Amino acid sequence: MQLIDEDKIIDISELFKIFGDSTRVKIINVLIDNELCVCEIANIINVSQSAVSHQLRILKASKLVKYKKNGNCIYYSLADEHVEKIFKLGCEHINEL
Amino acid sequence: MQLIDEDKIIDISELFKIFGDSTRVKIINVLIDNELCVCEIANIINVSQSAVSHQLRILKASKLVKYKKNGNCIYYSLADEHVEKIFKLGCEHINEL
DNA sequence: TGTTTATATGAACAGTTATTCATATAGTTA
DNA sequence: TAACTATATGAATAACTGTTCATATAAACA
Repeated sequence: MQLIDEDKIIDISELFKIFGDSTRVKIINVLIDNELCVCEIANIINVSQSAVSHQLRILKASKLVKYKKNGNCIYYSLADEHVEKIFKLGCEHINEL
Repeated sequence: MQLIDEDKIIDISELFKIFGDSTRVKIINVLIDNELCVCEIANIINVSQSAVSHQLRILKASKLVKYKKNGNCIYYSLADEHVEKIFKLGCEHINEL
């Protein structure tokens, strides 16, 4: 039996906790193949600017999104392919239920 | 932009929410390639029988584990390969950070 | 039948979390 | 400079979650 150590288990659960909120999953969904600013995200997923910003901070802190400034706006995108991969695996699981 | 509909987003986040607790992740971890009863799980991961039972109920309800009765004991195992796949993808992501 | 063992469960509590609202910051443009 | 726009953030609140403790259930067996 290959037991993963406590610290790593906690990291893993923290990672999935990030994916465990529908607002964050919506944000991740719209950022697949897209680079969008905060207010675009807020409009598309129909969530308040403040709520989106709060959630982006969490996504940023866990390095699931990256961002770049351009003039007045801050454009967010997914940090790497892993994020999309995890999202899609979740989709698959749901679709097979 | 391929927007997944609200209901599915909620299902996906609910799925990941299950993986977002360290006790449940520990349970999933020990059930990879193993079929164990409640008290074995509790002993191995060092969590109270009650806490394990409560979490198994949640895992059962979301069809991530299955179980079978044998005499006095109830043996739990992972419901399908998807569960292990999601767990392992989480591991990978963590290991690459 | 009475005792032991394995599991489940309800209530209570403490801790966490997501949203809203108000406001701050900072860049842009008139 | 003043006004506007985009974003961030702190406080407050309401809702949710996981554990513990006590107890229930039910099977096994002496």
